[in-house]
Amino acid sequence: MKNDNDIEQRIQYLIHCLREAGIKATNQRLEVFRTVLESEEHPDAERVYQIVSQRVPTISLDTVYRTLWLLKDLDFISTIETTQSKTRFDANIDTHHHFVCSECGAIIDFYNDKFDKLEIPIEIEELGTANRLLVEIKGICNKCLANMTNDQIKTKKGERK
Amino acid sequence: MKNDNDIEQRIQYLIHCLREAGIKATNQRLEVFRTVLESEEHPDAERVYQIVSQRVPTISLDTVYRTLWLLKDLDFISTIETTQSKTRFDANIDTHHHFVCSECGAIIDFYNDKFDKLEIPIEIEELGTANRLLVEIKGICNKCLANMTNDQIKTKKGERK
DNA sequence: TTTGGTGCAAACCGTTTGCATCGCT
DNA sequence: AGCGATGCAAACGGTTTGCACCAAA
Repeated sequence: MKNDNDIEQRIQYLIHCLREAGIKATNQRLEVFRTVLESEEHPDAERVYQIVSQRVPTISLDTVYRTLWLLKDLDFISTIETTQSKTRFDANIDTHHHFVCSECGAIIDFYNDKFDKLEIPIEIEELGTANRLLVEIKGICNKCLANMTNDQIKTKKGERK
Repeated sequence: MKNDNDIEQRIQYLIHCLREAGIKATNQRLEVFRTVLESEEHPDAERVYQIVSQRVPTISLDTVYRTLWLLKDLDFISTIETTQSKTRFDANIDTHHHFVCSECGAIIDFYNDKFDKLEIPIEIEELGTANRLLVEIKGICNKCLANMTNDQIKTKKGERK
């Protein structure tokens, strides 16, 4: 779904936009962006930090945070709503939808043409300016279903903020 | 949209379910549930605490937390995905959809018959068991739009986790 | 009466911030 | 060379937990 050319191209575009905005295109920033681009999960800051550290061992967690928010402000990545305390980031710019596990909080992207064609109702204008629509399906993911049958008498306690 | 009978009825049902499960129906628990039921916003724990305190002045914030999670485990309320650090709670059991402000994180319920009729695609079975579908529209709410034009040269910085 | 629930205060964990140093441009 | 970016460590804010007391069943 993602190929290296796409990724290099988007990194080049980031460098271009940063320079244009008078923001320095440091190695840390580019590697943080690359990590989110390459990630198939929806990584939180800690996870991004773990991965980037392998390439840039001296990077600090707070630089990762600062960079992620910078990328978000520049609309290169977005944040995902979660039921957990950790903020999760996403560089998937294709139209997609979410399957959300109410047990473990996993968010799995899925694609669906019918949902892609849904239009934003006019009534929304009363609330604000809309720019994106996505369908969210809540349920329990396969992994959690497996755990629940294993545990049998399960003390139901989900992940919390 | 909500009337007092509905609320009393749901509280009675809670008492019934608690007793059945061998959990004590304490005043604190009932008042926390009443507060979420009566709330038109999607209150966070702190907000629930503020309101409940007026009726039960000795209640503590951690009891509010414990009760909210208990009610969630019993499926009397649900938690809402947010981009902010605070967990927000919801007792709205009607089928509804969300308008989410990407600036301030506000979540506004809206109703739409067409969206209500959307069906869960079969492909979802590969991911897990689905039980609810909702449409999420992302945009910028009127309040934030107003602020943005006021501030003019705005140092774009949203609410963060 | 008994056992689970509550309130308190301290711990926890994800995230942010102040400051001195470092390295793009 | 200059100034924004970084790394460190300490602060912060929402949430959780251990413990002794209290009250619903």
